[in-house]
Amino acid sequence: MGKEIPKQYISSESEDIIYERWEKSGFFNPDNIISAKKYCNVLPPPNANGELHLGHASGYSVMDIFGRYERMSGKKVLLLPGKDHAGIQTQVVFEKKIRDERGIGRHALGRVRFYKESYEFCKKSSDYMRGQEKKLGISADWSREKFTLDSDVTKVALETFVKMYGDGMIYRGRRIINWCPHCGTALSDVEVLHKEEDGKLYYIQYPIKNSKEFIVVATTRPETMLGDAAVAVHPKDKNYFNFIGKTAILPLQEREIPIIADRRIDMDFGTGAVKITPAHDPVDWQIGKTHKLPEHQVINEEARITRLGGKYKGQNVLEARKNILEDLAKLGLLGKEESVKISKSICERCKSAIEPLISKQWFVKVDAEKYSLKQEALKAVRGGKINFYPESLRKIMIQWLNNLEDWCISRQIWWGHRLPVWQKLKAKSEKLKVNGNKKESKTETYVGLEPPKGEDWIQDPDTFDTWFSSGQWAYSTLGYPDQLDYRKYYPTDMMVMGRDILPFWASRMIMLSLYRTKKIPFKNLYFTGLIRDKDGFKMSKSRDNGINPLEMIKKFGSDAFRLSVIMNVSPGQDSRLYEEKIESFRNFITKLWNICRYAIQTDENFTLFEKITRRDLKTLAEKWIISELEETTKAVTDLLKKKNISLAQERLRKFTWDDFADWYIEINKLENNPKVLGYIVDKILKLWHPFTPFVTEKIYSLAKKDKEKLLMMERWPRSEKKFVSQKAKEDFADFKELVIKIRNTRGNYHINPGETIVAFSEKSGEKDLIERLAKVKFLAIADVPAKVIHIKTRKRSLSLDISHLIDVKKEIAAIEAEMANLEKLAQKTEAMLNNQKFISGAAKEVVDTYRMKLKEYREKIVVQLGLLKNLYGL
RNA sequence: GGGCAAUUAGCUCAAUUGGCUAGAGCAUCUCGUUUACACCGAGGGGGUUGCAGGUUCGAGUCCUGCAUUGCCCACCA
Repeated sequence: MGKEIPKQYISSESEDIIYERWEKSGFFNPDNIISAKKYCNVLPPPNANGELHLGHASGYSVMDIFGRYERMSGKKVLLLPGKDHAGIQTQVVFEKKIRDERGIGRHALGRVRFYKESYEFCKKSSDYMRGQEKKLGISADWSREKFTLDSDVTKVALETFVKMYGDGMIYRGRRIINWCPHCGTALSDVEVLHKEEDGKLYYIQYPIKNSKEFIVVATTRPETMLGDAAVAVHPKDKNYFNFIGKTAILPLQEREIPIIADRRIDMDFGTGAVKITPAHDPVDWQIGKTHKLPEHQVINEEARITRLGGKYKGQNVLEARKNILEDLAKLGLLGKEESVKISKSICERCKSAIEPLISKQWFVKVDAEKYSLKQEALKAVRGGKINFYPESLRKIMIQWLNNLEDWCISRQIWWGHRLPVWQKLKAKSEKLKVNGNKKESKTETYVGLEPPKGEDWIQDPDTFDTWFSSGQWAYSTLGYPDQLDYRKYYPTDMMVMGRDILPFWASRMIMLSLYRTKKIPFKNLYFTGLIRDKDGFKMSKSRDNGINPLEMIKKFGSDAFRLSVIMNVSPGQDSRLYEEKIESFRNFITKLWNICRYAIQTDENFTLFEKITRRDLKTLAEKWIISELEETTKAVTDLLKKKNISLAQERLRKFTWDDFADWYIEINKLENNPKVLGYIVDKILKLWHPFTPFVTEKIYSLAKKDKEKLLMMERWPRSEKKFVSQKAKEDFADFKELVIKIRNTRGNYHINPGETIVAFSEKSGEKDLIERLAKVKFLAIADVPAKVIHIKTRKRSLSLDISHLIDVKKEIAAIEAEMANLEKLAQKTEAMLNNQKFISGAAKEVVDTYRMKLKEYREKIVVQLGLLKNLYGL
């Protein structure tokens, strides 16, 4: 009996200690690994002041599995962690915090102070987040951790802007954008959510100039009519054919507006005539551009009516809507009201209604003359230089890139990278120089990393869209363009992200990386799906169905949790998670623990063996289990290379539990072979380590003589082909079949598993094993009673002395049923083999397996026939 | 409206890309506390792979149509 080891692995007592050992070893830092080969994965940065959620957890698990596998394969592995400043979200959160605690808004603090305090707030929260990330066991190099607002990361982002400006890819333009009146900033389309709501469609009559006729338009936002620039109809719409080219009088404003024809109008909606408000609707803006309509801004940044709105000035949009409807009714111009579903745009962060406004913003031209971000990215994605997991998402990205429009990158918030743009009014003398070009702007613009010299320069107050900087994350964190890390680790090998941010992030990284570094940023792009609850619902606060990863780790252990988010999960596919599932993986961890506990405790001198020789394999069981082990090693390695985590793990689990624990260990109790045991334990600990790092490291420390050695740094096992034996496999399968048949017979006759049956060996090796595994006792062949039941396989046979229990009819029926089944299979297979098309069409190996199969069916039929004869004799 | 994905045992999912009798876990039923493990072991039941066609020697896998569900994009005056 070896040393005492507890029956169960207590994860909570070990994990922190093990993590500390890993960190102290210094091997999370690739500088301490000597190798010519490298592997790099820049981790997507979570929000610095967020909580770790399941999305992070599943992504990190994937990244760490590959990272640990590559490290064990002998590469310098860099998993580079970071934190994101999360622009708008953090500003909203922090401003709420100071308002709650100090009763002041950000303006009271001032821009500089607000930025500084937000920074400190984020840094403090980062520590908390980092602690949570470590609980997952992620083997990242924390000494290299980056924050999106770090000076070096910032510098790269600003440089990109300056370079783009120089290349004519940046312009400042008046465009219609999504404006959040509450956050006070422009939002990109992806920051806007759409919500179905009940609304009203109002029919309003617009009088025609010099006529008694009206044209009736339908609108859900009557207040925008103050800014109407036209009424539009479809050119083919017969109802309005005569109206085109006429002039309507805009009610309330008494302004003359043209009636125009445009194909973008849907004849079947409302009246078929539409009021056009270029300043307050994206589609109207487009139509306005085509027809060169004026843009009357009647709603301001606070969602109130402007001076142009006349008597409604200062009212918010809802007040104005009410008053306008009343006034229209008084004039008799308001027609029917219709209830409709409208899709309302709301701010992703604060949920307030979005106002489409025309605003001066900075844009990136995605298809500029000098360099097309879009075309270059499309080339790279189509070209197959990036592996997609799953492959199907490549198409989606291509489609998204194709539809890409110019990218609004300015945000009117304080928390972020401020644009490196300064402006000042031109001096009079300079104005003269422009030779009367009236279009020339009155202001002078300077774009550069350092503030310009001279006076009166004012820096643009806007900050960058977060994606502009995080789109550069893959190289800005590595010290582009001249740092050692950049030269060594770029392009990176792997990028893992949630499928939901595929278009926004991955494509931006590809575009910006190609532009600046001329290289694709990563070779493999792996997507995780969404983790849902047991009933398939999204986890959300409002539904209160969320699972907190840290609670689960505390309860079931980090390893079990990790398995639960990656097992049976394919890339890009949603999966479901619930406690029972995590529990079942915890049970597996206990199993693994006890397998090793058995090995270590059985033998006082237990040692791990990295190598064995053929001479160490004496019995059939040993030859078989080692053969399986080597095949499993190869399969797991191949599957990991193909980035198929789920199948790799399934294969490993099958070997560990079904083959090793259920069969070999039971046999080992009779034929102990310390060398074989030590070899298998050594190998499975290594194979399991990327999947379940904590428990395997813990066991390794118990099993290994040299306590200082880390499993994390051991070499990934090779598959020893010379131990793979088809013969051992077949022979052991036959042995297993015999044991299972005896067990089945017991089951059929309700003989307790504990009760020993007397048996007589006819043709069978491994007698002692059969005695143990099937709970039988062999007696000398001379004592065979007249009535016995025979158990036969192709190679083995024996008889059981349970004739007093035998129900001959039942037994015959069972055997006849099996024979019929075998007969059916044999006929089917034979028919295939007689089919000339099959013989010539199918691969040779396939044909061979069917030939073997047929032979096997026939042999089995003979065996059953023998049994039948015996039964008739009873 | 356009696109994508999914539909396999009661539930959650596999099936190595068209080839061995479609497999696991959970749940369920029977039996059992054999000194690694009851967080366990042995055994059983449970499937017309959503529906209808097609291609093929062979289809869960490929094609067409339909149905249901989910996601993304666009539109919603």
